[in-house]
Amino acid sequence: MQVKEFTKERFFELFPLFGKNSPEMGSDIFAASKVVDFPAGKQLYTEGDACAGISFLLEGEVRVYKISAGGREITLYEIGPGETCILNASCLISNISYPANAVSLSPGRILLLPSDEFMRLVEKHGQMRGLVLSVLAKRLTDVMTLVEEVAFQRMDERLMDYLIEKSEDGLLRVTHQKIASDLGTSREVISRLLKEFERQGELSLSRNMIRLKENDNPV
Amino acid sequence: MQVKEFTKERFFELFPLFGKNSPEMGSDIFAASKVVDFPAGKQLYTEGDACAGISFLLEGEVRVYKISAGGREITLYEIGPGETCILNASCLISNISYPANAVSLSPGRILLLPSDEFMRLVEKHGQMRGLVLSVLAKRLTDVMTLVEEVAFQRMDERLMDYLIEKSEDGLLRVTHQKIASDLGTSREVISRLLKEFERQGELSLSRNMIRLKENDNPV
DNA sequence: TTTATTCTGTAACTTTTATCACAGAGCTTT
DNA sequence: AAAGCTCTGTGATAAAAGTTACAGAATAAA
Repeated sequence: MQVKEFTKERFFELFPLFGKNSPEMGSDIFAASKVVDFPAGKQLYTEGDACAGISFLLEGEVRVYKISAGGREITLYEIGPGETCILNASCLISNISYPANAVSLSPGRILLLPSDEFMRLVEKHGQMRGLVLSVLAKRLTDVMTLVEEVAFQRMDERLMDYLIEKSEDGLLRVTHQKIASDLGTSREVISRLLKEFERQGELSLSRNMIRLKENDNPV
Repeated sequence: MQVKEFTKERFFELFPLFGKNSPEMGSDIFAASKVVDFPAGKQLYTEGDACAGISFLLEGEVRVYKISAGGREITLYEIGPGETCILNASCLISNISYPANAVSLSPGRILLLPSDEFMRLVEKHGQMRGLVLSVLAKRLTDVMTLVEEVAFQRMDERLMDYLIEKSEDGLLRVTHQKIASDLGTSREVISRLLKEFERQGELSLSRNMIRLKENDNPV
């Protein structure tokens, strides 16, 4: 049985907007929500589902993605701790069903605010709209940029950008399949391009691991 | 010299949300804004620009698009009378520059609310955030769907969907180049696919005109 | 009616991406 | 150590899309 071992103070730490600017609203949210834990790989929602509520991500990573009829996937964006899964809010407000899917990349925890409570708080607190607004605005520009990349860039460019963005100290622990699912292509394409990069001395490959060589660092 | 021959009543007609639900806010907006006319083909803003203010579209059609280094374009969405050019608001709120371009498709007219006035009204009126929110939510789902289409659908499918969506009574007055710019490809590709559709008896082509044959209408 | 402009058609070709079909490498689990 | 996964590499092929390069048709302008 899951105990709600999560304090309001911790919530305010993760979402300083509530703690600092609007503790009253923050308290309302916390009071009306419940903590939900989830394992890695848990399908949090599926395209077409009705919206259950709005989640504040406390721990873990969540991937929001589209999936094609043939089963190919493309990641729209990812969410980390301290972020709001804005698609919920967006759906509730427009009264539509989810336009995408979400899955957890790691075990994690959300603070789940049920739909009716959310709508009540949106009415009550003007800042709530402000919060949702700013996150939504960011996502919109993210997804616009993604359209541009998918429409105009070649896969090798997109892959290299991805590697640089996702790497930490030039290292990436990831399978080729995962990259393919993020970029919206097939595993073979990624394997081939990576091998080509390796031949050109841009990186080295091993199972579950990509090591970028820092030859041409940005000055 | 442009005379402001545009009444608040007309504004309320076009944006009933203001007239009905919040005439006070509507009046504030109208008072702080100015009417701006523009010709067809006018570049309203360019990617990277700072945001000048938020526009309420009174007349005409506006296309929001991305453009590649090679000059190819893709339309993100279009805006009609009674709609808000939400990208402005989005930029202002997130304090970023425009993530896309906008151009007028026809002569038109906007009610332009300057940035500082907008931010003031956002503070003052909670409903303002609600309005922006709902439009933004819709655009986000639009653009997500676009990502899916670009990533997973073939051009012939996308073209046919486009033709069906854009046609009125099975007619489309449009050049192949315009279609190409909407779908993010080159004119030749569109010409070829259209000709192929014509050979298959799906439509007939003439200059600036596409006539769909209503053979397989949805029942 | 010329002339100029815009729009469309199309061949030929290249590039890019997707798909199929395996083989083998490298972990994990018995 | 043997068996069973998962992950990677790669050839062969096909399909889709982009590019180059013109020619000619339709319309508008002079």
